[in-house]
Amino acid sequence: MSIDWIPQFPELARLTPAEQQMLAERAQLVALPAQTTIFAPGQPAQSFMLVLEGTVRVQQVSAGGREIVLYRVSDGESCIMTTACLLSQDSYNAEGITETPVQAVALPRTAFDEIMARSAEFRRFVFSDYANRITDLLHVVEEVAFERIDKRLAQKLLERADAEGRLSATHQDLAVELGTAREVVSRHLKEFQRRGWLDLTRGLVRLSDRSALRELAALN
Amino acid sequence: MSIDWIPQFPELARLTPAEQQMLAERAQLVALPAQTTIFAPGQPAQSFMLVLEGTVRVQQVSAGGREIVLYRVSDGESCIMTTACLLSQDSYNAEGITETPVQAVALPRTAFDEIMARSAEFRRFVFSDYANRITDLLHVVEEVAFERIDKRLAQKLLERADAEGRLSATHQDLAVELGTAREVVSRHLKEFQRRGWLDLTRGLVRLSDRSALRELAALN
DNA sequence: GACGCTGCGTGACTAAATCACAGACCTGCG
DNA sequence: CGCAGGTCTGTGATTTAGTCACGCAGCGTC
Repeated sequence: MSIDWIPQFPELARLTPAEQQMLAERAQLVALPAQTTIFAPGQPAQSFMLVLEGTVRVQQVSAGGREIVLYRVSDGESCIMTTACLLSQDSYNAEGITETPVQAVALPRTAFDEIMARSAEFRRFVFSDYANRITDLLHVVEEVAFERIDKRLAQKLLERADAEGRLSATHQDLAVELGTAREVVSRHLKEFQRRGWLDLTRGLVRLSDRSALRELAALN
Repeated sequence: MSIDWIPQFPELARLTPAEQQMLAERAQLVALPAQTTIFAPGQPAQSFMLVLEGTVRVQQVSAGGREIVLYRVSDGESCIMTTACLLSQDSYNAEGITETPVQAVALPRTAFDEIMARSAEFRRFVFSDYANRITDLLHVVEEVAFERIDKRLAQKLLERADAEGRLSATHQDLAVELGTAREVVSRHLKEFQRRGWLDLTRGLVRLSDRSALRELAALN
């Protein structure tokens, strides 16, 4: 009954047939609707998750109610944050939310331990995922600590716009992406519009001069 | 000839005698002077490092030359950043510098792989270290993105002062701790001094009212 | 004591965050 | 339809942070 999801992960396709079979047997297929909280402070998940389809947004919430997006997990990636949650001494305050309907496989802790023991290839897979997440976090630190927000906003707009240059997001949504305040985003967007770089309507941004944005995004 | 360092790591003391022996045989003892760069962008380290004594400061450098301290690795901890470096797709820009003379053991990649395969206990050790580093990074993101710098400065002063409330660091050093500019630190320190919370001399801060600082540090 | 290096002080300015609103748009409902 | 109550956006005023451009002070060396 279970679909053959292993080929979606090139690293896992290199496992021995026996190891692949073991994974296939022990993993549980799960389907989650959009806007589901997968993990949150105080609500630990007990299994190792691999995303087959859809994206999960991982963000942090501050005491003062402000938020910042840390990274996204999408097709073919694993979400090590859930497993890391369990092991950390100090508690933490990141949460994972599905942005789209998500198809994933959950590997129970025991099966995870077993395959980690058996397969060097699987260990490489897990470690490289940790490494990538750490890189993502370093990137966030760098952006937040050192970069101007007009530049960061331009980058985000380019990154998240679809092929037609359209992006449906409120100013508040964009503020969360950057970890800043809504008013700040509003003012910069308005300035971009004044320069003829984009058009604004309630909940929607239409980029009209991508190259100008690219120039700003690449500045410094 | 090699000293028996394993007992310094409670998690490793729980390994089987055979595993401990294997670790003891394969690990290389290394002594590093203070202010040595252990890893840096473009200069990857090939082994897994365990710190026996001393501290390593891990910081990030921006394109614009500004810096921020991410976390410190001290006695009994491992420095997974070095191993993570190798595995990450995108390059990164963190560097590790010894703050004091450091005694460490380096476990070559092959030995690391081997013990990871053999010991569930060792895997727990490594993973919990990853988890703690991720927590550290999340903490940095939270601080930088959401907290006022007077508050953060007060925290840092309390955290890094010795028992007598003395702290030898230049304003620039403190600015790097917080990822901000030197002038900002200077002005806040001066204000703290005006309030009678501390005394300033070239390269040295003497806290005189720790409880006032604690109050500010705990605010909000 | 002169020189030079590093650390610190400061004013002027720009950028960002916060606060406090007002108005605009949108949906549902009497 | 009209209007009530959301959500989303615009804006001014103020505070806080970061940048730029200096000058000067402390300290070691010759």
